[in-house]
Amino acid sequence: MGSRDAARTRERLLRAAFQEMHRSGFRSADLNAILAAAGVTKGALYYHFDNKEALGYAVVDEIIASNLHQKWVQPLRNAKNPIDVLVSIIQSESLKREDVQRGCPLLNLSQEMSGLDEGFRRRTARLYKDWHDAMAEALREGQKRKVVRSDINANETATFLIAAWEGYVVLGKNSQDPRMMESGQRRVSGHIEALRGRRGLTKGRRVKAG
Amino acid sequence: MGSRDAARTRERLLRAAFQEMHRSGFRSADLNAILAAAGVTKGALYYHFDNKEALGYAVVDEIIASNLHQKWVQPLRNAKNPIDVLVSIIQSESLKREDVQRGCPLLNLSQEMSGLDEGFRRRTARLYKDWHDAMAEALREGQKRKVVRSDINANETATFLIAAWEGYVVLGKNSQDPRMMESGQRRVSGHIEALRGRRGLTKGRRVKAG
DNA sequence: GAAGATCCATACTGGTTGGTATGTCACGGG
DNA sequence: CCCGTGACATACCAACCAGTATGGATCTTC
Repeated sequence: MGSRDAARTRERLLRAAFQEMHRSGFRSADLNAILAAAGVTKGALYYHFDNKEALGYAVVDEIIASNLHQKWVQPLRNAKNPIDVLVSIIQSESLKREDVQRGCPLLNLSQEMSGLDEGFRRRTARLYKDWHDAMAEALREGQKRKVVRSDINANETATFLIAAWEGYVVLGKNSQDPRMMESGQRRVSGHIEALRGRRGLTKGRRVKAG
Repeated sequence: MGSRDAARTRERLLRAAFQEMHRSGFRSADLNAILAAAGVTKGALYYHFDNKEALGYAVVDEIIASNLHQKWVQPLRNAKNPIDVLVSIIQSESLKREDVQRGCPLLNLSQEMSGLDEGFRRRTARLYKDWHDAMAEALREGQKRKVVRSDINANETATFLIAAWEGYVVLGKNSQDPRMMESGQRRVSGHIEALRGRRGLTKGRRVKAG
């Protein structure tokens, strides 16, 4: 067959495993379903990964980490105005029912496994730290450039924004109502807008509603 | 044996099931482990419940709902000042590592099952609604008595407070660091304090740093 | 006090599922 | 041309675990 490419097979396995884990969680993720979705068989899986756990770890380290960095970390790196970037990311979140229902992959895995498996906990905690650090560093840079208020603690603010947003994601997943996510977008965006410094207030001023 | 009391046996099963589900989640909750913890055998379980799903539903409807009402709904009912009550509840949250690591039972179950089982989703959504309604109603009552600012939307504020708090619970469970919960307590309490109305500002004014 | 009805224990089954053992085929070097 | 290794496919296994079948002890009711 055309599949003489080991790296490609491994990638297909990771993608399929991510999808299945995103739907059913890690423990309920069926290896046979992953194999069917990837279009390979068990031999391929256990050639590339030692066991199911190793496959799950690789999904966190490669797929989920990549998504997180692409969506949050990189846009925040060297952003001229972190507030605009953050609001833009929040507003770009999908409101489709299927996406709302699935929730956040990082949160799902962290919530399911962090109490049961230290390997998963460490990996998800690492990603949360990357997320937090990217936001906090961007806020600190914004403070230097006077586009972010100087009287806020960048670390605690970053943690708060992540907590609030993830909280809305949790409620949205449960309610399966896109309006919940809209409410979250407005609220969290409002809190982000309230972080603007002197220089940030001159241009794009937004009207925040309660 | 001395256990001729069916209601007591059922209660023991529910308690044990709650503990096991709180630790491992519903799908990974081992019935034999639940039976061992309850001190009964399979005959007792399947006499009181049709199947594992029915046991899980009963845990939500009785144990988790009871805990929620006891902790949030009842204290907020006819509270003279909802802000004091809310801050008190938040501050009373346990910071012990084992409790932080387990997280919120309602959130755990909702997160695990709401995408897979409509019965669980409806039940957890109902509890979130009870939680929300209790807070929103208390805030509205507080607005009438001028102890809560009149320029805030009670419904959206209640949703925000739940989202933010649950977000910190998620981060705390993942980090397993009590300081994360302390940060959440300070932040969320600060947001609640900021809701005080004219009459609420005269007495017990609190100094909380952000 | 006998006959159900309630309440629970014990032994067993069947399906699911992660993991393994073995076979096979392409390919690249010698 | 051969042979060894990489890269899989196929068939099978064993354990776990929800659910069942059945039996028996206790309590109620007439």
